[in-house]
Amino acid sequence: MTDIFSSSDLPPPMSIAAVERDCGIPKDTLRIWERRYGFPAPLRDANDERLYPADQVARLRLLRRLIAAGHRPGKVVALPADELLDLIRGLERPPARRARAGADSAVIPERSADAAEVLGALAAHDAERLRSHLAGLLLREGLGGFAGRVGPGLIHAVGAAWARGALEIHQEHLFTDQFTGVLRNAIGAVAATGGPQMPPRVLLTTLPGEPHGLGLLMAEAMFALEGCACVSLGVQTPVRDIALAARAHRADVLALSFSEAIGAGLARAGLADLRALAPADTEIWAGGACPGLRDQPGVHRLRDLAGIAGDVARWRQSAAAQN
Amino acid sequence: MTDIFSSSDLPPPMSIAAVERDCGIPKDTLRIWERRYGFPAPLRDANDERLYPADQVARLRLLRRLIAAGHRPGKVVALPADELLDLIRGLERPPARRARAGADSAVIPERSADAAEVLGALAAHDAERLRSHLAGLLLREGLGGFAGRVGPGLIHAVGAAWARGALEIHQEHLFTDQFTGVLRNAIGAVAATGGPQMPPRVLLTTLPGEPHGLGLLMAEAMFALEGCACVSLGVQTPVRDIALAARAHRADVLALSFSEAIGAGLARAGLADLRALAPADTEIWAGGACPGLRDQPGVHRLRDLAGIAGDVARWRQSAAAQN
DNA sequence: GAGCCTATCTGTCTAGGACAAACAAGGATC
DNA sequence: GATCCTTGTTTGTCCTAGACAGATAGGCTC
Repeated sequence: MTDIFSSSDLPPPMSIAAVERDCGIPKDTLRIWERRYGFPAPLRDANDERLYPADQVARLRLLRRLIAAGHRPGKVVALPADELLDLIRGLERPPARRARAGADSAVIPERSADAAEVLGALAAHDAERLRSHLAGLLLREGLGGFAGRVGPGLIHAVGAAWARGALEIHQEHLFTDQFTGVLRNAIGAVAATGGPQMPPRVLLTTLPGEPHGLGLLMAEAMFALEGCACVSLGVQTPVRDIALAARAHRADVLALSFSEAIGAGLARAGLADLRALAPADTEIWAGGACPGLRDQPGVHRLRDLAGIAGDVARWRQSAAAQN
Repeated sequence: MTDIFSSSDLPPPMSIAAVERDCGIPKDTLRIWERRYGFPAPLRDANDERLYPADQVARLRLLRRLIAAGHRPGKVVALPADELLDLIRGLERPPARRARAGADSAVIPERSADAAEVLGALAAHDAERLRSHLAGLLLREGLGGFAGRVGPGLIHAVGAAWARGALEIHQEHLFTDQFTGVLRNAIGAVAATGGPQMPPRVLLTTLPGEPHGLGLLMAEAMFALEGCACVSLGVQTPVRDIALAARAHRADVLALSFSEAIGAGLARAGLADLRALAPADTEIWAGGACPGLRDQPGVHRLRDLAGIAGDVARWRQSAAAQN
């Protein structure tokens, strides 16, 4: 790839705060990696502050993905970029945190024909083609199939393509926007034509630090299809406000979405806080690709989006049994 | 207000990371406030780590509001809670950052009947009522009137209500989600039924640090109504990627949205960087309520959303003149 | 008033040290 | 061979304290 910035010389180095935002690696961690492993090795500006060149930032993004997939920082942080790429390529569960919960192997076909078409539209920067393909998929699969099965696969494929450098960030943004548009339209249609709404009342949101809204939207679609009364607060609601909202809306279920982006520690801590603050009779359902999302007391782990229908049915049975 | 958390005995003290998440105040800032102003004054756990009692966290939330409204930290951080409440109550622009740019007083009727209905629905936590009112407004005003005039007024009214403590954050989130849903539906309808798309090709996004997407969506609606070919990348696209995307999509216009949330410095620096990286023949149009958004070389300042039609017409005239 | 200039304010960066929680590996037991 | 416990290592987050650049306020002059 020839550098399109050759005219304006080079992509500008980033400050430590910018890298934290961009890669999701805390400042403290960046500094301690530098001290312990010798990478990253940022330049310094006139005021002795770190300046991370673009290639090191790219390497950090690879690292984040590897570590999220189970590699240990000490083993991989100092590795050169090409070895990291090899590891990424081999990322169909090489170390993968010794199989923990038994059934973790939801088969996601990363390279289906649909994914190829999506990636092709992105490569061509063709928003219209992307949109119409997504809309077509929605029609072909139905909202349940689209949000429950195809969507997660596409998101995974796009994320993987980005991680191996096949997509730029702006292409991922374009995908996210088009996907959001298609899904929101469909959800709007379900809400407009839907029959009477039934319990459980579901409140959807993500914790602070989790900016990814697609999972939330797909979950909303699944709940809406089951006839649940859904209220979504969008992303990044403070824990205290989630608890307040749960009371205000008399929510039966609090549905939280966790992408790979959020730190495992943040997720656990936030869930624990939330469980303490939310009404005891409100169930907390947590789902998503976040690797650190293990069983937590008082929190129901959603296996995958397609399983939401079953979870709702189970809730209704148990609610009926209590009355 | 009786403490809604009284049932669970007492709210547990929070770690510094939890406070950062909850209040949005960085850890560094919390420590330096403590050092400089004597507040907050957290307890310490067995390991000498800070533990913030719930009342101090509540006070920090008040502080955040006051500072966002223009108060200076040094003046208010050390103030006792009741004085903070007095200040909050008096928050109909008391200090309010001395009026700056001359033509800043776009008359926004903050308390129209529509705003009152929206605030009422939010107070009742009635998502359905909110949604149907917004949808009704859309029908009554048309998409142009909704996105260009009514929407900004509603957003302003909701923001003001939050600033004076009349709304919780989760209520603002609910508004944002419903508003987004209604608007996206309408944009989808325009795109589906719209005639042939004409220049300019418009690429919409926000800079990193600007998480607010409503302005972007309203702008997209206005451009779509003018028949422009729109591509939205959503929020927080890195500057370098905006420039890449501008080339990839052969954009004629780069439309950036700035809410009050983003720092004036960030906005200026980002715009300058972007102007340097983007193709010279791509115009940059910047709009929004950000106070620091002054005239900048090579950047066209959008006065308001309703004026976008005129801006597009002007662009087309000038483009036609060149051919 | 409008513009400029200086002093204060304020957030973010720097450094290295410490430690608890998470983890891997080895050893003992069933 | 599988499960459990113990030990040693890894790793992220918190700590202190100092420095400084950019923004703001207040006084000055025009």
